[in-house]
Amino acid sequence: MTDVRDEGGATAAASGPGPSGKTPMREVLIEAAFQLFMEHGFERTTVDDIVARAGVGRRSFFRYFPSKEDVVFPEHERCLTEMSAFLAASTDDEPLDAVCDAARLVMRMYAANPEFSVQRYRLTREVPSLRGYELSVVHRYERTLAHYLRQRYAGDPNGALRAEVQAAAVVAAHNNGLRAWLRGGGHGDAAKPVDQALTFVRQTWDDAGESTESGTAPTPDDDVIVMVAPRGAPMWRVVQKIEKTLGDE
Amino acid sequence: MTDVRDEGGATAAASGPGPSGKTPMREVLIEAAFQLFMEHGFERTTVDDIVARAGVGRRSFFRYFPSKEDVVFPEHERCLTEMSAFLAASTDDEPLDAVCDAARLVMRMYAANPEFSVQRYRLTREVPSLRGYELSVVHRYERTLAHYLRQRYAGDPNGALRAEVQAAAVVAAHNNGLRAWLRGGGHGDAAKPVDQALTFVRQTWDDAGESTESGTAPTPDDDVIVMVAPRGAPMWRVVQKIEKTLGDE
DNA sequence: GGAGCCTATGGCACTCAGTACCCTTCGTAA
DNA sequence: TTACGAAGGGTACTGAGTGCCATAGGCTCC
Repeated sequence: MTDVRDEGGATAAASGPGPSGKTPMREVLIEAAFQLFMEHGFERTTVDDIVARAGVGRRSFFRYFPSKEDVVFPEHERCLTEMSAFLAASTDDEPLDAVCDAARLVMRMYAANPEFSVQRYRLTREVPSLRGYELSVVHRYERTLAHYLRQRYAGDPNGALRAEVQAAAVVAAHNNGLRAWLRGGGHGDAAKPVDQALTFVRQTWDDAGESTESGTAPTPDDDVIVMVAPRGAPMWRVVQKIEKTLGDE
Repeated sequence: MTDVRDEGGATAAASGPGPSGKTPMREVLIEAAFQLFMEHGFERTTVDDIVARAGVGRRSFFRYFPSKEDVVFPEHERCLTEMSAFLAASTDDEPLDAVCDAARLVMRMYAANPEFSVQRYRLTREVPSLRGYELSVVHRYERTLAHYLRQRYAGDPNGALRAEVQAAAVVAAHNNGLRAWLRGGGHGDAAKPVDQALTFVRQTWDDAGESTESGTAPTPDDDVIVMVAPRGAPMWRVVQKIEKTLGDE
């Protein structure tokens, strides 16, 4: 039962002990909780165990974390706020680019603390209640992205639907890239797989017809394009070529 | 405290009292629970209240439902099984069509009991723990679709990623259509908004380049196509025209 | 027809998360 | 010095979920 207060080296998060020297109770609790979760697992660790190790009162735990699950995801609340702010300030021409960049904020939060992120990843995979919690967090990110897209697509027929689908696609792609990085133990650059995955999404809608509606510049109606391509060429090459032709003029 | 056992008219689900005449306890519990949820709300109804109204022992509740939330989603387990079976038996050429059809199974389950579905929808919107439960159910559908797609795309570079993104897109679209129907009070045909939403997803990947990889039949390399289109035409029209040209021969 | 058995149900006691309420302490401003 | 507000502690309670055992009803096998 080592009292963990005022110890350094918190696995937990960025904000360590301030210049005052005293570690804030929030950090103390996160540190104690993760020690115990690693030793005995999430479910076999009670809140009483955590506060005992942290050397604080039980009631204090629930002052800092509304539930036992919250202590595992200490930075998501801040990250959600950042994402909202980022999108509100976004001046990106292409809505999809803006939400891809917004998704990268989450990736960077994970990448800022690889060891912590990987520990949490492993924990989350095997504890149902943590999975559930994570789903709700992911859902809030998705709602934030969808809300932004809905505003940007306001007026479009199917705008709300496109917003939902693109938000879901971006989140799925981001998570796919992020999980690849986490499965690999958090070594290397998290941005790489995530960028790759997001590029895939971008290309999907670049290639798709509707991108012309808000993407490439409109061209006069009475004009025509003539396109010649090898018959075996995959459709995306054909589209690429058309788009290039249009862009060149 | 009316005992609800052996009463008819369960709002709940399909399988009413069998030929034996005795309503199965599962149905009795669902009926009692929904009565109370409608009267006092989900959170202010305890499991003790439910079993009291159902006239059964408290322990029996947890034999039929692993948690209080489960009683609100009594048919999802069966529907998930059906979805897996459907996909396993699917012989669809186009993987995306198969998962769209699989998603429609869920819509039909909702549509089979409009009143019950709308009640649940309203309940779920305002109770956080039910929201969380619903997210986990939706996630399981998404995993099922993604699993199928991953197998179908095995070997493709980016196959796993495409599977994730498409599964997420299909689920988002399906839910968008379904929610529109639920918001409208469950009147009219649920299939209509869902089909419309799923068509949107289909078109996204029809228009996108990659559909050629597994979609249209390959054509000889040394041949060419010549395509003429009005310049102002949206890209998906252009692609549609190309595909039509290819298909005609 | 009774012994053995299996399944469905009830009852009880327990753990643990989360909450309401109230108390103490300490630093600070008036 | 007093007043006050923020931070933390303590206690008792509610309610979900679990483990264990007892009971009842129906079944088969002898």
